[in-house]
Amino acid sequence: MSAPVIAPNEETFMKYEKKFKALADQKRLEILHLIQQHRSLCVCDLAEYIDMPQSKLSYHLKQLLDAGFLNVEKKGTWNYYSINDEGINEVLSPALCCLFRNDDCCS
Amino acid sequence: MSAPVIAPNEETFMKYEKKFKALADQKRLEILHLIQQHRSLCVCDLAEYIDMPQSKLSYHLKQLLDAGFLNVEKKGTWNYYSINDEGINEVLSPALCCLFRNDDCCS
DNA sequence: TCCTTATATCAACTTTTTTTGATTAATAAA
DNA sequence: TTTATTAATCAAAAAAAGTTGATATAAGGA
Repeated sequence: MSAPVIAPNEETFMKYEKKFKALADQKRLEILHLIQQHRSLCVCDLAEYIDMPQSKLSYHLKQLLDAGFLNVEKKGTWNYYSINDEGINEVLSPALCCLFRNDDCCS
Repeated sequence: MSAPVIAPNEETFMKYEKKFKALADQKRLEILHLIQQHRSLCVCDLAEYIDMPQSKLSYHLKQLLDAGFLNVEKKGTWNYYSINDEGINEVLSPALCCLFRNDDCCS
């Protein structure tokens, strides 16, 4: 039940640097929240909610995906992105998780 | 007892962008952990633990301070930095908090 | 007072990240 | 097939962040 202790070594700090970099952008936080709100969105759907060229959107989605905060599922020509709850919970406070995950952990 | 719900607006996302930017650097995470380990450190003490010119150290400390993750207390010519536990807890998961705060929340 | 120490800040430079527009690849539909 | 749609990727340009060495300020001690 107790969380594993995290070793304070270079590898750990590098890992979290990458994760925090992915979160360190207003638009990416907005994208994360939009995806959470809709459970799952493809790039073209996202483009309707957030005013941004497609290549830029893909770039930001890749940052979030590579950092472990998103899942992606290919369906035909569409790529559907959804929240990786584990990835979010590993890093963010419970209060912040509520902004970005679906579970009924929050009211 | 229940945490306040965070409004998913531009102001919120901007606020957290700044906080995550401050965390998005391996050296700054290391600095944060070093300060936690020693409870309180001045710049010159920190410079002994982490190989970095003083101006660079001051720059990184300022990022962490401005983002609300550190406190500073002036004593004579020394500036002592310590962890701002509230600031840390607001953002980070309990597991990650353990890397950066003093309280006996972690084993 | 003068000298030393601690640390913040500045301007120039370097590096990293982001943006842009175009291209490519893959799928699906006509 | 051909055409249209979705979305990743690329290279060049722009913007942002980090680094450096020097300077400035403030406090303490000789």
